[in-house]
Amino acid sequence: MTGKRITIRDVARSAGVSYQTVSRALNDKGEIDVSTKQRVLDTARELGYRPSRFARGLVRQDSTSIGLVIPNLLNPYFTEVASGALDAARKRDWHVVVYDTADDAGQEQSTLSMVGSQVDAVIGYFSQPDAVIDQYTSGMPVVQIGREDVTGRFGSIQVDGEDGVHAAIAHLAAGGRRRIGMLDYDYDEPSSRYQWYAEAMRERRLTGCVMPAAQSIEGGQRAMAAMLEAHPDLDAILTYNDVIAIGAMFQARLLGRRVPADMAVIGFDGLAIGNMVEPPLSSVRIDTRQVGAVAIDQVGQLLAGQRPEVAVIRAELMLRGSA
Amino acid sequence: MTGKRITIRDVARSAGVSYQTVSRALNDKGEIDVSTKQRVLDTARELGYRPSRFARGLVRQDSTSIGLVIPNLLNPYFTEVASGALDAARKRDWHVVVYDTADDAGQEQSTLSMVGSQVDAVIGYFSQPDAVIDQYTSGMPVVQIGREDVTGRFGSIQVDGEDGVHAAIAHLAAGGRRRIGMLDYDYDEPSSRYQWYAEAMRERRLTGCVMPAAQSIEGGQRAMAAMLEAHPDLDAILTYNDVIAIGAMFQARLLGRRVPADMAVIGFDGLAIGNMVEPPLSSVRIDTRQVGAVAIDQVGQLLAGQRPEVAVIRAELMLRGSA
DNA sequence: TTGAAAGCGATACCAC
DNA sequence: GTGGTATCGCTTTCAA
Repeated sequence: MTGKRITIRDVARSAGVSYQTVSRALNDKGEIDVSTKQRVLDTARELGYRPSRFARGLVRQDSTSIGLVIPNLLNPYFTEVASGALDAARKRDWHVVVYDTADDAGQEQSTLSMVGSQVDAVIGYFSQPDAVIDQYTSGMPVVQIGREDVTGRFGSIQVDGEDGVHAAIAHLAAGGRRRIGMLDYDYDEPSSRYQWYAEAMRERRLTGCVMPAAQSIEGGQRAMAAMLEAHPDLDAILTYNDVIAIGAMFQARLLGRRVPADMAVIGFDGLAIGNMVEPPLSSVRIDTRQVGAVAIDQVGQLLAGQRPEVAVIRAELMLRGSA
Repeated sequence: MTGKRITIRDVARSAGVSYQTVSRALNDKGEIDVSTKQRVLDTARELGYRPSRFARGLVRQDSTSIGLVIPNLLNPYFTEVASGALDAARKRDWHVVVYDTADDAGQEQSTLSMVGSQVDAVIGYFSQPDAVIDQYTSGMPVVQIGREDVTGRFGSIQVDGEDGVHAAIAHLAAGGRRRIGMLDYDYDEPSSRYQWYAEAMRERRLTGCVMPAAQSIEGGQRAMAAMLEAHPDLDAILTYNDVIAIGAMFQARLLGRRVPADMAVIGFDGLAIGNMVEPPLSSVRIDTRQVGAVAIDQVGQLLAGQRPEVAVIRAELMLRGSA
């Protein structure tokens, strides 16, 4: 691709020394004549020599790198998680190779197929069945985040928002909200976030209503529009995540609702961007950077030969201004 | 670290074949008996065998990976650039190793020192002097983004917002704004974005005023508060970037200004989050994902042996609602 | 179909 | 100080 590779031997030949000497010069070992070293370094530079990271890695058995597979880096939730993971990885001197699958199953597959040969372990949000993932990553440590059904093969990080959602509903009810809806995600089955909502509503003998939403601002807008069309008396809304909530809030205001006076909005995730909107978004908050950090920890354990386990991160109600 | 490594020979011994046969089985080559293959695959799995990516990479001289060094992944500007880079890299089947230096010079140095042995080229936002970067990356292709003074050693991507800023000032002036200020960044020297602003103001014989701001929402808030304290008659503000603008807009409203009626706000970058705030943020827009894509292109050229060049991305005024 | 042997590019432990 | 040699783990001819 980039022409013929310049090896350590080329440098040696050109500098008139053996290639072991070149290695010494390059790695700043002691036992070498200063002038020889300089000469070698100079010729190496002239020739544009660059050591092969593979050859080097082969002999020095250190250096760990982790693949981080994310559906969409532009979604701030994933960015926050990634940020936490990068931070935790740095502390261990690990390298993180990031892949954005653009919410696309095909790209997820192709990523899976190429990631295996590049990294020592994988962390990711996957939509493929476990069997498929296992097939592509055979033997390699894998940590899945946010997947709700867990097999024993992979490390796993779950979010437990049950108490947080109950607290959210309690808060809304205490504020006199009568008609509390939910914008869930738009997959085949209802999310566990919806389950928590449904149960909390049931406990309080409230009737809810739900609408699926694509996970984007626009998705939230559309879903909110549909929701208000179906239920004009809605006075509070809980959403699958903050991105949807922001869209929903925006749409509610477009349709003449004041937030929070006419319409209370509570998201899920507790992202930093929730502070940028007006009013600041209340949310069931996940410690997103912690999620990334715990994922790295789990990888560390798997790499050390321990068996996969499930970590649970609790999410808690955080009130800002929208409810 | 993780105990003794299981090699291809271990698998071979255990399966009662030569190690070349194991290789065949693993790589799905044709010339092998189906039952043998299955047996090998099974024992490999049992033993928990995982091929060494280094040994494999050494032999198959393909696979390129790029280091992407970013000051702060939580800043949406960098996220957008990263997203563009990841996308472009995927099209070439390149791997991207991402490093977040947390706006910290020390972390930038340590990143620089570890990145060299892991990747084939580097893209990044650096604050270190070119000489330092050169030292750590000797010989390796490097593309710098956004650095304003350019040496010949590195590829470079510049943003040209001159016309965009002039258009912004023109727009504000046409709207009857009299007192147009700027919130610049808070480094030693004024940014070129400020220069463009100053020149545009001069051309129109308008007197401006400037205030430094830290690159965060809070930084924008503080700077806007200080600015309004010093110049209560301000009726428009241009900012170094969108993040600052969002903070500034928020603060302006806290201090009783209506946006855009009393105070027009124009940011710089044109980030997607500008659409989430109320009113949507007008901005001098950079095609951020394009920046990432062009960086990858430049790396491609450097890797192919071409000499470094400077790419210029033009930024243009994009009106949304805040001005 | 399978096994033997030759590298890939670099490091490390020896002698010299 | 410097060079020889083994070695890292794997893929790929080339014989058998």
